[in-house]
This record gives sequence, structure tokens and C-alpha cells, in this order.
Amino acid sequence: MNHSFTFECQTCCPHTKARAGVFHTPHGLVETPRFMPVGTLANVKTITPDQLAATGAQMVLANTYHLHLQPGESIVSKAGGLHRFMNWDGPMLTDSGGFQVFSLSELREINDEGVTFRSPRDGQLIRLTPEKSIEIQNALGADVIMAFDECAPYPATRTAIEVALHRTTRWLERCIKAHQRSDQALFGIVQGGVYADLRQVSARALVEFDLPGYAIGGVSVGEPPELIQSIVQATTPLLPHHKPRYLMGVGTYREMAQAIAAGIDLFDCVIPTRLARHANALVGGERWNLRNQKFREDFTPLDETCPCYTCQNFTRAYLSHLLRSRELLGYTLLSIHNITELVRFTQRIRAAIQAGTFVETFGQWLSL
RNA sequence: GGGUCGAUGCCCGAGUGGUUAAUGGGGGCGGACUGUAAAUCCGCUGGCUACGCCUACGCUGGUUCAAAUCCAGCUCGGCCCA
Repeated sequence: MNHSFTFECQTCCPHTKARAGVFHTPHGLVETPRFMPVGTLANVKTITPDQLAATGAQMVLANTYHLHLQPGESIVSKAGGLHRFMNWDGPMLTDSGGFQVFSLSELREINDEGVTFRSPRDGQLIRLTPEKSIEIQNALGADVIMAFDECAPYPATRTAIEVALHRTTRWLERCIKAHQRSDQALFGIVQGGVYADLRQVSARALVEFDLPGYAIGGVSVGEPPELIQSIVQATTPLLPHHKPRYLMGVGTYREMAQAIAAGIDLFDCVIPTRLARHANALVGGERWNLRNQKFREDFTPLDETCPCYTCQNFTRAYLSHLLRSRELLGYTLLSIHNITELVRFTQRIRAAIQAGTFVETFGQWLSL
């Protein structure tokens, strides 16, 4: 594999599988564990790259499916790639579009060859195959690209999950063949639903391909949160220790803390930005609806322990006003805070792991 | 002064004789959101000594078994003519 992508574990927690490491990419390093914000294109929809960098986000996820629809990968490519196009010079990752097969389920048709979507934008049919996904991701130019997988819904029959799992493995082989750029790391995605044995089948099959990193997919698709923990515990130990492990789509304090304890290094989630656009602030592991009456005359900072621009400069009352008025600045300020909040959470965990205090400091999140 | 159109719940605005506490929006009060079809979606929103009652469609009368809805007068507002 390419030398651009190396992962080094710096400190291992003596009591859990948690680890603090560094993942190197052509656009810089990612200190792990780390939370990555998600953005379709313009970072996280309402904030600038400078603002994003100030949250402590080191890596950003962008989306193959949506970029393919708009503006199209050829334009991104002509612009000099995703980093140049959106002016984010840090590490980036593109999702493969596999998740959209799940989340846009009414609009899809899946077979071994690939997936056919009806674009919600203009109704046109779009064909996505492993080869096509990789071709698009090669054109987009993120540092990490994801294998095109089939994400089974929850609930789903064991049979349906097995079909998705094996198809995902076969598709991975095609993704690897299609992949043209050594400056992009291709990660495989473990499927297997809520069945530990299927997860293990999937993980073992993927590991054979000796990829630069691995992800656990097919979680946070509606299952009870406790199941995420058992899936992660069953799967993570089978993924190579000397490579980054990424839990896709997660999310919350508890889920991240537990996953880190199981050895996960990377997360992404739409929660901080979507909640921000829905006026919810993440504070101390809780969600507050800032449009609630009680914030109208609350002239204190959103979170006085938070160093972010929003908390350092504005009051809850002002944020509440902006959000009630649907002022764009409200979404921006709250997105800044919420991303900062989740990034900080993983940063604090990282620091605790390095200090040897992970279990005592974050133990409250580790038990169910 | 004459004519004409209008006056509906916090706001805007449907309804033009009977399942009407009264369609829709907005606002208000809550809720949901986990690899973003999501700055979205979903509830509730006259009062009460509540499985029932009361008060409500400018005001006052009238017609009718029954009126926000029809008639008369009045008050206020828009437009037109003097």
C-alpha cells in the first residue's frame, strides 16, 4: 500500500482497546480518535473552511452521490479536485454512495451489478456500480475513498443481511480493481447487520484484501443504540490494529466512547450540523432546543466551558433569537459549536488515553 | 354628502343557512433527528368547576327549527363620485 497512508498507535489504554494514534494522509495528519463532520459539498453546509478548521476538525467527509448529481465530478476535477474546489486543504474522505442506497430506499433498485437510483433532484435515473463509485471518487480526489457497499436496513432478515454482506465483499473486489489512484486510500466496509457472526464473516473477508483502513458500516440505521455497541465489540478486534478503523455514522457521546473503548479511531455523523439547522445545541452530552421559551432571556454563553467562537462571543438568548428568526447566522454559529463539541469530546478522550485516565474519566459513558 | 366593497379566533385569511370551536398559512408552545432527498418533519394551540358546559365570526335588533352565513339600522375601514 501507499506510503502516504500510515497509521501509528501512540498510546494504548491498558484497561480497554482504546488507543490514541495518528493517521497520515497526503493532506496532513488526523489525530485519533477523531470525529469528522459531514458535508455534502460546502463543508457542513453553513460554515466556511476557516470556521471548520477552528472547530478542530482535521478530516471532513464529502459525499459521492450528491457531488455526482451536483455539480458533477468532472467539474470538481476541472477545479483541481475537491480540496481545491472547496478550499479545504486538510484530509478529506468521500463516502461511496452506498449509504444513499439505503437512505433513498424508495428510489432504488439493487442487483449484483449495481444500483439504480432515481435522482430526487430532477427524477433522472442514475446508475451506480462499484466501478462507477470509484471512478467518481477518483475524480473527486479525496484522501480516503470508501468501497461501494450495500447497507442493509434495520430491521432486515438474516438472509437479506447475508446477501448484502457477500455482495459488499464481491463489490469490494471490483472497487479495488477499478481504483486508479495510489494517492487515495481505499477503505473497505464491514457489513453484517446486528449478527455478530455475520459481522465476523464480513470482517475476515475484507481483511484479506489488505486495505489501508477499514470501516464498520450498516450501523445507526435505526437500530437500538445498544446494538451498535455489540456490533462494534464483535467486529473491531478483527480489524488490523495497525490500520485506522472507522465507525460510520456515529454520533453520540455514549456510542463514541464505547466504540473508542473497543478500538475505533474515526467517526463521522451528521448530527452536529443537522441538529444545528434544527436549532438543537449539543451541550454536555445533552440536546437543547434553543428555540425553547426558556432561552429567550438567557444571557449566558451557550456552554461556558467551550472555547468555540460561538460560545466565546454570543449568548443563548441571541442564538435563540437568530434560530427563531431563521437567520442564517444562527445555523452557522450553532454548527460551529456543535462540531466543536463533538470534536472536543474525542480530543478529550484522546488526551485521557494518553494520560492513562480514559476509564476513570469517561467511565460514565462506557456502561449501558 | 352619495355610491360601493369590506369587518372571522394572537396575526393574515377561507367559509356565504345545518356533522362549525369554525379550512389554510403565520406566530406561539413542545417533540423528533446517528456513513445528510433533512435550515426538515410531527404534534398541540378559545375558556372552564372538562365523557359535559360556556363564550366566539364589528355592534344592535330581526327572519328561521337552525345564522359567521339572510334582512335592517348603526360603528369603523378601503375605493369611486361629488
